[in-house]
Amino acid sequence: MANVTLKSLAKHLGVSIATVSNAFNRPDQLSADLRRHILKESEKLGFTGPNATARSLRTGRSDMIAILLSDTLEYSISDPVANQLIKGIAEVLQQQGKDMLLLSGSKAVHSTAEALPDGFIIYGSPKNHEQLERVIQSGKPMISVDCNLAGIGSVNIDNYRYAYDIARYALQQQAGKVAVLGLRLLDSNRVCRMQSHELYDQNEAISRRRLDGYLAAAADLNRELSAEQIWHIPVNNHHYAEIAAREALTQHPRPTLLLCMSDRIALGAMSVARQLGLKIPEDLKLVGFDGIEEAERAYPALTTVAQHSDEKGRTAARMLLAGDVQQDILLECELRLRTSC
Amino acid sequence: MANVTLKSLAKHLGVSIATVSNAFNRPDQLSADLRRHILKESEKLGFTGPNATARSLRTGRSDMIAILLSDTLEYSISDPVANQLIKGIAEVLQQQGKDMLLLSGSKAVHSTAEALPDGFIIYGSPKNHEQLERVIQSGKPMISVDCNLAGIGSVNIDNYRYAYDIARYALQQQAGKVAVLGLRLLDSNRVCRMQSHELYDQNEAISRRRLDGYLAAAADLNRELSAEQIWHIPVNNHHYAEIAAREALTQHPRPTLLLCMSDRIALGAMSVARQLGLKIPEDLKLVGFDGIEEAERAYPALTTVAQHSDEKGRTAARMLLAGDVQQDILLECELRLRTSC
DNA sequence: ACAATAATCCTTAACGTTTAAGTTCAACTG
DNA sequence: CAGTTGAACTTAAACGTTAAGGATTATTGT
Repeated sequence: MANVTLKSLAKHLGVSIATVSNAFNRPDQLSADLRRHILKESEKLGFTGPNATARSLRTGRSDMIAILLSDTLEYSISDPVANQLIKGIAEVLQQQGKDMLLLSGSKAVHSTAEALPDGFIIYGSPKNHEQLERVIQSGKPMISVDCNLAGIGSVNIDNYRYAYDIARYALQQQAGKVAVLGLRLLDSNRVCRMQSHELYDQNEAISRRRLDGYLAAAADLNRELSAEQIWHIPVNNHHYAEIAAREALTQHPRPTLLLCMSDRIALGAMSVARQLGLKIPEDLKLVGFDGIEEAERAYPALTTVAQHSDEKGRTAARMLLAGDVQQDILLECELRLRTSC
Repeated sequence: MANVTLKSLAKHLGVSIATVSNAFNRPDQLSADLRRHILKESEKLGFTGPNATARSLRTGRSDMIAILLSDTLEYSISDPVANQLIKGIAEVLQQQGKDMLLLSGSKAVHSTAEALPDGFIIYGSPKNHEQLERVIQSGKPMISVDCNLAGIGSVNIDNYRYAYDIARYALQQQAGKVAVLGLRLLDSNRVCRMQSHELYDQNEAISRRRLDGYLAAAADLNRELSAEQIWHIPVNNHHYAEIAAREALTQHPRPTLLLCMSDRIALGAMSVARQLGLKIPEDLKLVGFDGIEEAERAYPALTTVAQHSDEKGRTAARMLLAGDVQQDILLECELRLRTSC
């Protein structure tokens, strides 16, 4: 009941604290007999092992790796892409006996959760600069995923290239008006259309690159893609996707091709299209981005770019654990051509 | 660069360690002037605040709450129900300035992650008894969700009652053969049919109660529901759901009603039904359980029991933080009658 | 002017470990 | 048999904090 410690155990057994400690950590430092005895006795007293906090203070290690999520935890874990990434990281960590800590952008200053980990994986572009600053200050090893921070190794994909590829493919499949359903292009927390091409360059780098890819493909094929056909969607979920899709698809003339910056957005748009009685891919073609599972199961199945988020996670975790934290890695993606386009 | 500590700061500033500590924690213990000076200087040196590990060791608090997940972390975070629960918990914790720690059933013994939290929320029936044992041993406050552990407060729903209700409703809507797509009724990690009604009683309590509800409803309405029409699905995902659904729906005669123990299973079954050319709800009716978002968006929309997992999470978190850890709470659910049945 | 009070800062002892550096003593070496 | 080795254990000093209680001044009331 009362907290058992190495000290209380040592007194109870009539040996030194160090010996009890060694019984747990360094079997070679004491006789097998004594060790057995100590372990048996501590089990009897309900001692679950040396206090981890004290150990961590003393050794400077915690065997924990934190994932610093740019969005709130609630959002991150429900987003399929982040989810997949976490999955990949968890795999590697588990395998190597490390614990994983999910950190969302909290304001806490002396947070234990922030101080404890032996290393960090930074996902996305954290809004909470203060926190990121603190973490960087800590000098602990870290890898960033889906963002670039000066001096920090990273795992990314070539967003520009694959956005270009899928847009080019889509534009070749379908003539007519084109609209872009873009993710977090502006600062607004409401769905809205862009006013001019200059506006978007201060925000989220990934979306910017994807948009640049779309625009380049359109330009190369001499297709018009004006600013007012680009929608800004503040959150990657069905709700906002549907609002934007409804706006886009109720125009006259109606777009016949939707370039969607995420699969979730595309799926939301598909649902709206169905409500409007549009046939996919006859009346409307659309492409997504990410390659989430749902996209494959959707009806019709969604043409998209598969970025292997789990592999991203595994790669980042492996690099971090190997101490290989200077490289910038670009992972390959694949076009998944399916019936939606 | 080099680690700044209260001690090094104190030396540098020519004051005592305690005073620096107080500058951070107890503004009333020193003059405002000195405090300002200390804070400014520590900022200059890149000191992010007192070391959280040491603080935690000294105070015995960490301001962290852990969720002990019965499944692997990878699985839990991708399961919509667990996801929703975590979301609810995260909301409350964030609001109260606590950090959240996600713990999956790991084997580690001296795990920092396990030792640190000030309290635990136990989700599901953890398979790793050793770990659960350790956590309970710790004597820290805890609440269980979706399971019952002797002497530990809990948040649950009445699985039997709502399974009965939805089954009764469904059976009244549809005559003909009935099949159950059940979740984790047996120990097998493969999809299989049950052999007899006795077999299922050693496993997962929740599924057992839901099944009992189905069976009671069938009995009350004089409908046959034999053991071999009950499928065991080892994991709550589309893959296994489809395997089971395919088996069930390719029988002669074919079932006309599917009682599915989760929405995911139901959605998987719907996808198989579509592949088989069955019309829902004309040829086949089905109901789910859980009330996940996807169920509402599905086509046709899924009739199901909405259990408010986020509310479950919020309730559990609030109880834990309030120190109210002895009650057993039963939350209400709602039948969501939609077009799938 | 003098004790009492208040404000401000310091000393010291934990918190529960780990680990380098002893100490003891039995066993081995040549 | 002196000298060396090695196994088995102990001592003691950290790790970086917090918090109770002291010490030193400045402020107040009478």
